[in-house]
Amino acid sequence: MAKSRPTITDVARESGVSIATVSYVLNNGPRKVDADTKARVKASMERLRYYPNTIARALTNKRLNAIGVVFPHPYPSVFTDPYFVSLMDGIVQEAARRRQNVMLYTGLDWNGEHSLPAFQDRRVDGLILIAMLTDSTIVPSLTEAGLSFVQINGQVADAAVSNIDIDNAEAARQVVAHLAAHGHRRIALLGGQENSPSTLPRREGYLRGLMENGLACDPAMVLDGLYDRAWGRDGMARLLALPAPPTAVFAGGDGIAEGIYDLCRERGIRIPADLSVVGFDDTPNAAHLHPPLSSVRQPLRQMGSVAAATLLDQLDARASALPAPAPQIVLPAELIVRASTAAPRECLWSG
Amino acid sequence: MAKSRPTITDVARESGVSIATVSYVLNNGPRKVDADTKARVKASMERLRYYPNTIARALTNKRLNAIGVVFPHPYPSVFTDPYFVSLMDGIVQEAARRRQNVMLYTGLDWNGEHSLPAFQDRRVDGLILIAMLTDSTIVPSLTEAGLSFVQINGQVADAAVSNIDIDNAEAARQVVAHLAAHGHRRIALLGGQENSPSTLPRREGYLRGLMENGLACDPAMVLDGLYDRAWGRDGMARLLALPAPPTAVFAGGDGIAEGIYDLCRERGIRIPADLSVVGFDDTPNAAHLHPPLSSVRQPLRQMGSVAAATLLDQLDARASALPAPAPQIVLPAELIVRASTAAPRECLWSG
DNA sequence: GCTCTGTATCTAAGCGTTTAGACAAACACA
DNA sequence: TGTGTTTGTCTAAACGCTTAGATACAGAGC
Repeated sequence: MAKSRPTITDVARESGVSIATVSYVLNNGPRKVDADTKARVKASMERLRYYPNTIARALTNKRLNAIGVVFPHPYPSVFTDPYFVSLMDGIVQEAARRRQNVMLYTGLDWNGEHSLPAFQDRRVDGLILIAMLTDSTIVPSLTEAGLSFVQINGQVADAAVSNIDIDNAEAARQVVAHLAAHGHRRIALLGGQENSPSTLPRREGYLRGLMENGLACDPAMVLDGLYDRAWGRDGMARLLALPAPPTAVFAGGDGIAEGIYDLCRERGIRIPADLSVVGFDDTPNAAHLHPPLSSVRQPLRQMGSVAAATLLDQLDARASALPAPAPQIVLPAELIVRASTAAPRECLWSG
Repeated sequence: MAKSRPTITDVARESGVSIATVSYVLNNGPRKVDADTKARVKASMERLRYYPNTIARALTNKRLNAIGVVFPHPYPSVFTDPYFVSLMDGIVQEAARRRQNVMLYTGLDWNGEHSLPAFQDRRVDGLILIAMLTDSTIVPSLTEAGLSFVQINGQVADAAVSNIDIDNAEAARQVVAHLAAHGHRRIALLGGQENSPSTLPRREGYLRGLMENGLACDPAMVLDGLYDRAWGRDGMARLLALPAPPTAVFAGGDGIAEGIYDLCRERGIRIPADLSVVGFDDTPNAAHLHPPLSSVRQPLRQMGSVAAATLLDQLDARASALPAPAPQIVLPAELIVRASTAAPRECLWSG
């Protein structure tokens, strides 16, 4: 049987000092330790291959140096969705830079829902909530439980809660403006889940864009589904079945846009000659589609790292009892215009 | 300031029993508690919104119910690579099923290398090592430190260490056999990093495949690079510059295959008419390429969940001092034939 | 009525740390 | 020489929980 790992007591015995002194060496304080003693203790630690037990430390410290990431509950394939994955990339990078560990809380939870107990376990110092669904009650629960957290792409229901996001509505408005500038007058919207926090603002921006460009909104051209490829395909089929199909489609996500591409290829519809398409997120694949997809670029990695930084700053502030600010951060999004948008055919005729 | 969370002592006071009794209620044992008392204690816990502190529990328990996942160090974008992400999916799913948390240890480590101390922190019960590079020294370090772990796609240097993998060599051999059966005689291999654990076996399988089909190996047709799209493009360009370019290319990863597609499109080379391409991994995008890519499917999610299950079984066995088996698990891979492979042009001429 | 057994509960030690308070030795100052 | 200060170290309590051993009490057997 593996003999158990050395503790601070072993180090103390080995170097002939008290455990307090070892602790001071370990933490570089709060008391000074004689240089000779310090060297001796460090040598003992080395010799015994001593590593402090984080868990025991945390018990008195109240700080674990770990943050948790919470994904929306029921959600298909959080991990294979570039949106989440890019955010994770940013979070993990910033966390590593600040020597914090990252723990995952997926929606796949134990009792079939986001169980608060799982977050109450005090295993992490704070949480990052990613795109919680609008019908989730997690935010008030966590607030009431006194847990520290920040949101990414959350509902800004509570001003005391930090949120990191882009201006979804404004980005959507720009997409419509871009298409309208090309002469499109029948612009459809294929959105994602209704309870996903970005769906509604994007639709609002879309409507504002239509209005600003003097275009009427045809309700049959505004469809909600899921943020995935299959819905893009199905939704597009529905749009094509319309008496007067759109000349341009704004997809609420790049996955949806890919589904649109799939159907167009099947039906022999040429992009952008017959149909203009704009996506949202600018996932890595967008530039590699044929034709390359115009898409709204969210600075996802940056959003992830900003979220982590904000949370950690808040934790630090809390520890030092400073008044913690809860910034609402809106990062700039940008419409990347590629080759999937052009003037509509009928516009060329009329021009 | 947020008043601190209730502890077991608060519950004990509230319900007029000792903390021991509360603990017995909490754990359903090891001692029996009177039904009435139990109800009273549970009511108190409810009323106070008491949740046990996992950290404090772990201090005596020696079990944290958390496992760590270690990614290869220096590695570009672990999170945007479908390979890792699919594995994670499986790991997280199995972990959630068994009520274990998952902690991430990325290569992005504090002192610029995989620092052993980070794993020594006793924050997790065991580790899953994913595709550690062949020149990594982490396995012996962890073994010496007495930490429990299993590998995915690892080097099988130590028979006492569990490893979950497919038979990379055999899969590669089948790819070559498939291409040879179509009549290809000049089959190139575009592999990934040399120090990635799957690169060498795949090359060996490729060579065996050539040999079994009576084909000579042209060293100029065997190139190593990175498992990414850019290398696929560059490597393909190198192959095309050869006096007698290949009629088929076996890409060591789907990302590489996508790069090959990119270059072929640029140069007007038709797949599969002018060039057959086979990938490896069968990432979600493979089926959506044009033409759909033939690729070796690894059961990645299954590999992830099997790895998690194996690790957790080992931890259980260790806890109960049973002799822990360290199985070497080889899961079946399968060549998914789609539309990117056909007979070579010259073969049609000769036929 | 007395001992014996079993059940429900309590007391207290321990898990590996941190840190406030006590203390001894060395030093500065009058 | 005695007093005050500084420096380095130690003792011991605390963090929130688990669990072995002690204890109190009820019912059973005689």
